[in-house]
Amino acid sequence: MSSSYKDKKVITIGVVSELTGLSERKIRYYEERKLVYPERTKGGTRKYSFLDVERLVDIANKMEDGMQTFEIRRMEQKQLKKKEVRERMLRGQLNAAFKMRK
Amino acid sequence: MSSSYKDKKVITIGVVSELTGLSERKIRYYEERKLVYPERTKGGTRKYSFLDVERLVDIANKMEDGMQTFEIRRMEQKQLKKKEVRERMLRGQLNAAFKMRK
DNA sequence: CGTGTAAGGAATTCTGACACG
DNA sequence: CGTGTAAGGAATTCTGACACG
Repeated sequence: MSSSYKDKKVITIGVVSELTGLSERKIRYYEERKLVYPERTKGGTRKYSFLDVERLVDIANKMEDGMQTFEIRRMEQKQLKKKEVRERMLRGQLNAAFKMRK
Repeated sequence: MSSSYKDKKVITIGVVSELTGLSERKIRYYEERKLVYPERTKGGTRKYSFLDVERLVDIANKMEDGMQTFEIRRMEQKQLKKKEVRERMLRGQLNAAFKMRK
């Protein structure tokens, strides 16, 4: 569906650090806390996508607001759930409309 | 104008090699022949963009067709020139149309 | 000309741990 | 809990050169 360059995991942690302004320590820590999921090269080097970079910036903002990592994780899960519900409803309505037409 | 993730120089040569299937040797050589222009980290490590990756695949195809590096370079310059001419003409027409309206 | 390779060194990244708060 | 740092090692990248054709 939406797959694009934005989702390709190709950026090493050093560049991500530059792009986000976050220390490599923080970036690795947010992975430990299940907030980002980089891929790895055969050798074990982390690779991030631009989407990950965006997410990290977002995480950094929430951390600045005093939010804790587990809260951020929980919040994202909630939003994901909301999104799912919305999509399910939308699909339901579309189905209903489709039935009425035939 | 068009700036996007596609133009950001963030990919190291190892990943570019995987993405394109080209050896690192070839990728460095095409730079030597002025066909691609990666940026560098402070330390000197090359960084490529997705656009560079596309360009490299294109170069690889032309090499397979027996074209030489200098021919590829020349060809790209010609196409660039063509494009400039086209844009200049377009701008000229727009200008003319604009004048007529007032 | 285009590309592989071995060579030696430097830059980058990794993990686990200690520290502080 | 979140993050800095020194430590030792491994993976990645760099350059200049020789080789072959």
